[in-house]
Amino acid sequence: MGDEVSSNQQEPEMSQLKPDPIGRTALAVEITNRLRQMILEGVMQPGEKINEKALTTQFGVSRTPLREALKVLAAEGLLELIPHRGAVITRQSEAEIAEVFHVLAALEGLAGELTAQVASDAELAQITAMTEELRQSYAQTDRPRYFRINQAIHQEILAASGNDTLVKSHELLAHRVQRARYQANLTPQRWRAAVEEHEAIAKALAARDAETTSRLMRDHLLQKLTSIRVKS
Amino acid sequence: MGDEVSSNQQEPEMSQLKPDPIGRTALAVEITNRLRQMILEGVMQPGEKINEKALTTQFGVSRTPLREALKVLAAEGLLELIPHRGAVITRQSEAEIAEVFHVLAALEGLAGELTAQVASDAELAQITAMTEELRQSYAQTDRPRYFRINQAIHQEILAASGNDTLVKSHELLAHRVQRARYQANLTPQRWRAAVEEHEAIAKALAARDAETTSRLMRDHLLQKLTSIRVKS
DNA sequence: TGACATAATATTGAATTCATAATTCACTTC
DNA sequence: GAAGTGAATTATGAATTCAATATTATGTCA
Repeated sequence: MGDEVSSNQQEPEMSQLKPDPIGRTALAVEITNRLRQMILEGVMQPGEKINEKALTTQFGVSRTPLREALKVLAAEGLLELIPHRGAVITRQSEAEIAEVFHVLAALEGLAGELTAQVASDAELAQITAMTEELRQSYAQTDRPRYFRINQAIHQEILAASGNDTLVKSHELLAHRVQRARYQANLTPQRWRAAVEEHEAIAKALAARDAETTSRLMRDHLLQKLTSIRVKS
Repeated sequence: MGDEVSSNQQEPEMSQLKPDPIGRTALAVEITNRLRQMILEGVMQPGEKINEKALTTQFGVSRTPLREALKVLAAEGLLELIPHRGAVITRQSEAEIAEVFHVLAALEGLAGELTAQVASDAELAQITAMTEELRQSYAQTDRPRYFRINQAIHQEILAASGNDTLVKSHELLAHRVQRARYQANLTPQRWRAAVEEHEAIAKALAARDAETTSRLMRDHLLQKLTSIRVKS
């Protein structure tokens, strides 16, 4: 029964990257993405209760796809679904944020290790170039650009690891602390240290020193956590 | 607007552990769990297409909660949703399984590290006791019991880490390879080695040697991967 | 005046219905 | 006889409807 499904679906190299050829995205996933974005951008505050009806009118859809989206976001940990009482944006305690950062540190540590081992020379060169950009944006005190490049570097290292599961797992958790991440106060000392850490990472990567890269990335993340902690 | 919602909701210590007192579980989550179990137990084979109508009659529910369940399982990575063409059980290639194991190894490594640092003496004693049980089940060639205890030990170490985010992240990924894990052929050599690895882990934990525990758990997982690879 | 009980309202949970896209099958044509 | 086209069928996507639970409002009694 499942056989014919198996047989007519070959996977030579890169088979299905585009399951949806043109313009037809399901409403539910569209809503999921928009809602996620709204939560991450802080449009909807933690602890806030979600009113389904209000959102349906805002999005111009029915409750059915909206509720499907809520289920997905709850599975991602962005919402908490309470039976018969609706969904609330998960409020993150300091402790929970710390938990997430510890896991992220482990994941990025793995990413560093793998990337040092398997990334192409071109990818490593790209990371080095981006790190130089990072240094520039720091020198120019261009915080938005710094944030952008910083995030891009992390993503690049993740992607270069060649482990898509790792990328996805990281992404899921990174979402959860994105708000906190933006709010992190970047003191001059911390900013400078972060840049130096990035340069050390790029150097270790260029040398393909998996062990060191792993440790540096791990520590880099944990440092980021402490910089968040000291806020307020 | 979100303020009054925030203010009237205090979180002293353990506030809401039971959002649902008795007997009233939402249909959608019920279906999600049952479907997940079916997939993990191999009742539904990878690559198999899911027929919504058939499942609704089987479960005796309407399509609405079923579809919500499908969305959740897709978010967990157990299903793949193709627009207008339904859901198929994700087929896992060797490469994907390897990816998951690498991430699991990193997560369990972190768990070992944290547990060695923060677990109570009672928890560590419990792990040691369970490890002795594991040795017994090995000596008696009691595979089902071995599997059960093995899984329990891993869960216990995860739980003792005190990092719930880590537990949940691990759980999510562990689900994905549970099928492969059961199918792993436990050769006599591998079985013996696994028991010894577990004993080494218990020993390192008892000594509260975070560094060693972390490394051992990580390697233990990677060994498990190789034992799966050599099958067939 | 304040606390409790009860009714009214609003919101969520789930089933049904409608719309649209994909699959299947028969028929035509080469 | 095989391939391709078009209609019929089936399955999925989404809106609507119905039911059950929770929240709010109102009124009564102490």
